[in-house]
Amino acid sequence: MSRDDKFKKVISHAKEYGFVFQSSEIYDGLSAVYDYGQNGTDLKNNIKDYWLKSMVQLNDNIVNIDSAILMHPKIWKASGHVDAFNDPLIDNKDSKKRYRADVLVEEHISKIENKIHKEISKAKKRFGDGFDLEQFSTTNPRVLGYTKKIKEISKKFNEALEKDDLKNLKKLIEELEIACPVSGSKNWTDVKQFNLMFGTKLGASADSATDLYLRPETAQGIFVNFLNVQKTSRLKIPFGIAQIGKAFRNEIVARQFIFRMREFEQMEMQYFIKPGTQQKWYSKWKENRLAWHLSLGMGKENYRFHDHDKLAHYADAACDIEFNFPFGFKELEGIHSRTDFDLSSHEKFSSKKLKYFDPKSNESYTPFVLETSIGLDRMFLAVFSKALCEEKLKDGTERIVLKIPKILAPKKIAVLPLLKKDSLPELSKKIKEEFKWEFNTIYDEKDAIGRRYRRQDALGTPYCLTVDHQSLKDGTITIRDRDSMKQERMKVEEIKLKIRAELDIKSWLNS
RNA sequence: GCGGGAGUAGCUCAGUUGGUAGAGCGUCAGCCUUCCAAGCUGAAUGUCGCCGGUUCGAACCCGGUCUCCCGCUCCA
Repeated sequence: MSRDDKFKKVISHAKEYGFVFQSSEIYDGLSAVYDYGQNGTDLKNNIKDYWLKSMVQLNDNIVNIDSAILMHPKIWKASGHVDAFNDPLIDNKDSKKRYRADVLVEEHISKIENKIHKEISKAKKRFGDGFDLEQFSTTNPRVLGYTKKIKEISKKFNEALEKDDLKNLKKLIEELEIACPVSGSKNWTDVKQFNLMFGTKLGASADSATDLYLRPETAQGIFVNFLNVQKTSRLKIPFGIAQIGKAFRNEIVARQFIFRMREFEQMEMQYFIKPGTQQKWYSKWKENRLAWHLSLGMGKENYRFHDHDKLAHYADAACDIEFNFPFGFKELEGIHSRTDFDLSSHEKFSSKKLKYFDPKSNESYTPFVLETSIGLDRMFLAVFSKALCEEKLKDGTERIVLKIPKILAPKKIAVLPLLKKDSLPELSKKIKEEFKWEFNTIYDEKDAIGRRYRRQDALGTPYCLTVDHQSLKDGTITIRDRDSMKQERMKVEEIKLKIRAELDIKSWLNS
């Protein structure tokens, strides 16, 4: 099966079995927004739960918070998002390539700077030891010309940027006769501003309303609450604050099903550490996070690290855990050493002290931060796409089965009467009642037993409990394993113990 | 945003040179069945993605638009 086919099957299976629907479908849908259906929601919640337990419940020094999506607009100034998330873009009409308009101008300027450097190095060779850089730069006519030009360009450029004057930015590109590196053409579209943050308004009155953004990441909700949590929890460094929540990005191109959505959910943990120890914790969390993924048993070969060469404005080290999605290896989780960038910046913008007093060394400092950030929707897609299998059975028939890690399966147990008569349904329902308190259990009596097994396979239900005539006599029922299709006859109590053991989170996380 | 492909029942698709929609699977109600889909009977479900144009007449031709997939681009 080709990659495309596989991915298409993943998408249609997700819809057909109530995992993921396109948002607002009856109104033609909303681009890159999706809803989770009855089974998808269960799976997603189980992923959250697995993450929360391992991250928060099992760590004495990590707590969980839930900060608001709406936050003070200054936060996004401080975090750098207002600047970094606003890109003026321009398209070349001939090559159809898109560029950042500001980068085109900056590159043009640096070309001129290179010319100056060439002049200088030529002169150095010529004059040898007697070369005076200051004198040369202030007297050489060619260098003076270049310097003047740069000044002129920079002035216009900065003016345009400050005023968000996109027309003048385009005019500048035309004046400088900047050509597309690919086509060599100077046939440009207008410059368009792309703001990757969703705007909204606070306040009901249109004139007095304040402009806000829907958060583009959940991390800032943790940073601005850093001291609140630290003081009320009495946690000492190192400690972590975790959070699961929605974030919003107005992506220019959002595609690949739920891989890149405009509204998405993150599972983040910010670990506050002593400055200078970031390298140690960076390695430690890389290892921890990979181990968490591997514990689900989806194949070591499907994960790899990807170290970032270009670092974001806030990071001094960063890598991704990439997963082998149907469309190739792509980022699943990011591990970033964020330094003290965020806390320092918030300290500056808010004029509030965000320092930690370390009783051990008797000093105050701004902690460094180590971040682990996983896209919940991507994790969902990873689990779901890897689980979807088409098996050829010995008798030549095909079986479609979702081999979801059992601990994440949306429904755990299906109780099925072999026949819809002879009081088998009654006993089955009784057994279902018994299991439903502990496990997500469903009951199904419609159609032949084989078809019901296949139905549960397609949902990823790990256990089918079948009640037959012998059950009436001795109280035993059969348990069918989703992956092996093997059946075993046991007493209800034995089955309960077996399932409990197989879904025991301790053994999963320690595997 | 640009280029390519696609959109007909829940799913997979058919629909002849334009004459107001079909199949299989699934779903539902029964029947029959002692363990791995496709036994029998019956039923429901579509403004053929949406809007407009051409035409006596459009699922089909034309234009626009929305959505999805692929490539490019972007991704703090």
